[in-house]
Amino acid sequence: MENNETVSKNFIEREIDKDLKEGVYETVHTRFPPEPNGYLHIGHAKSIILNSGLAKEYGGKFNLRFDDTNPTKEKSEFVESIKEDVAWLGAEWEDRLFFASDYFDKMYDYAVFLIKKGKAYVSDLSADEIREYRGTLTEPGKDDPFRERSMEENLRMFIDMKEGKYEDGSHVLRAKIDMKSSNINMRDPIIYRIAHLTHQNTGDKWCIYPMYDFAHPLEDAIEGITHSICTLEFEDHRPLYDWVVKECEIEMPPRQIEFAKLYLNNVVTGKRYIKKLVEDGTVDGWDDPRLVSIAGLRRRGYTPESIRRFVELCGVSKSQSTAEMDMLEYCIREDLKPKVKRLMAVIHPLKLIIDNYPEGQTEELDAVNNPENEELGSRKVTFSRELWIEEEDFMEEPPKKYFRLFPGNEVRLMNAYFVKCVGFDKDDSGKITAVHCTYDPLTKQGPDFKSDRKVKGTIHWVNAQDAAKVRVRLYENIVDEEKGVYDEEGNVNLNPASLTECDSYVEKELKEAKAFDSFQFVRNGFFCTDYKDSKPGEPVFNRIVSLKSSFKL
RNA sequence: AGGGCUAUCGCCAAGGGGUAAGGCACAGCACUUUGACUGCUGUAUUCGCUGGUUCGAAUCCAGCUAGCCCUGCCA
Repeated sequence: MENNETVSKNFIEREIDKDLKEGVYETVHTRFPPEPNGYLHIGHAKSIILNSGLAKEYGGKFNLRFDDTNPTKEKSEFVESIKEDVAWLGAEWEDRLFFASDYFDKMYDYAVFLIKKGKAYVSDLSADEIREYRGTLTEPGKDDPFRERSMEENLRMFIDMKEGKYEDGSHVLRAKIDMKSSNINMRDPIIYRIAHLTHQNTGDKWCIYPMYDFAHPLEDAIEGITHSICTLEFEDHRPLYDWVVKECEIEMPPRQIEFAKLYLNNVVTGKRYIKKLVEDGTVDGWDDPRLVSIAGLRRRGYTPESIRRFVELCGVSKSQSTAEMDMLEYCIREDLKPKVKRLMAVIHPLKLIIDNYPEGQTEELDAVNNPENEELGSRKVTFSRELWIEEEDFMEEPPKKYFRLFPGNEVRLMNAYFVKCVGFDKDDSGKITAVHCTYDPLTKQGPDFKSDRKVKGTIHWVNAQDAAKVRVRLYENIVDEEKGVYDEEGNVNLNPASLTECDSYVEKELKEAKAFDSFQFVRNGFFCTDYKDSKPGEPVFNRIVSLKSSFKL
């Protein structure tokens, strides 16, 4: 039961095995390096779980590092949310929380080292000129006119850059590689730019900042990272990554390995698209449960375990792939199934009146909380003459194979009695307002209940008198299959998930539900109390995922 | 004058010369105090295409095709 799954290693694990075997590295040290410019989403979860998982698997270490080399985009407010999300997912960085900006001094020294080696030079070209000199995808670039400046002058000018003697954009430090390279990243990439800005971590200490391509390999090297795992779009940057560690003469150079990002079918995942939904008020915020941000998934009721399982199930490869929501939903169902109570809740209520049950009488019935998990114990449910049942559990004129309630039919009330439908009430508009039935006192349900009379249907209910009235939010992930999530221009076309709210009734004990409590509601799926809106006695439930239903009207 | 990467079932994904794992989804049957769950069964004569090498090719070679990424002083 446990071992029916793939045990084969993914390609990164195979590369690591090879490195270990060949003695390239003795340990495995990974990192998750987010830029603090937004909230984390399901795509980041893959990177977090992959990186921290690899470290754990190989008995190595995992670092959390904020890649804050560009003060124009980064805000400290994102640092806390990222830390929270990474921790929630179960990735342990222990005491290894770093900021790229903590290494600015060392990076500066490396830049000076490269200048002295004749491998970097200061250019006076403007941004536009640099672009022109760079050439295009099909034409080689031209050498920068300042490429052959003397080492002494380069050094003096770089120091002047650092001292703040130049204006933003007037000078840059470039690596001297090859302007004719077929790889544009190698055409003398800029490695330092001037920006007179206050940095969220270093304040006003610096007015020059290293570029990603220069900074990242050094950050990895400084932290002793062995395997720098990133996404596919950085493949073209690997030669530059390798150039930096080589020219900086790093003793034990880290190795970059790229994998494919995780996309979800029919779901808005892009950071800038989510940002737009947040800004135009389509959703409440970054933690809106309709979003696949980590915070949104958490608020919706997804567990860290389910997300980890999902990432495992998706696997790791280099082929661009989009997973289906079905798989994510399968994971949360599997995770919650054995560990939450299964209770009764009526989402769309319809009154059921038991004509032959004495008015004013009540009784307490036993109900097992989760038949698959005895530790969850049992509870008492109150039964009386008037109950709420699900609207869809009664039909005046049933189609074939419908075996719930309809005139003349008998069903089982879960944990209670058999009831037989004897009639129903309609209002002037023809809407059914109540269903009448009679119960059979001899059919009281219990573990030992036996009867020659079989009923095909079982329906759930809650006692009308003391049920807790709650707000239930139902999410449907399905957007428009035809149009998809994005239009031709790449704008968000539709809501990431549709949402409907309804007044529902749940068992009375759920009045006391606390934030993040999850339950399985019989036939209605898994629900989680929403921490933002729920108060004791006045809960709001988010439907995490619905159960599969094979009866369709 | 471009470069890099990818291509195995509807969706993920193993497999790296010996005759197509697994999961999700789907379908059928059985079971059932959730039409759920669970159990069983079924689902690629075929691995983007075309040639070649070989007793044997998804795996090796050649040539095509399609998709993704790259011309930020973003990461």
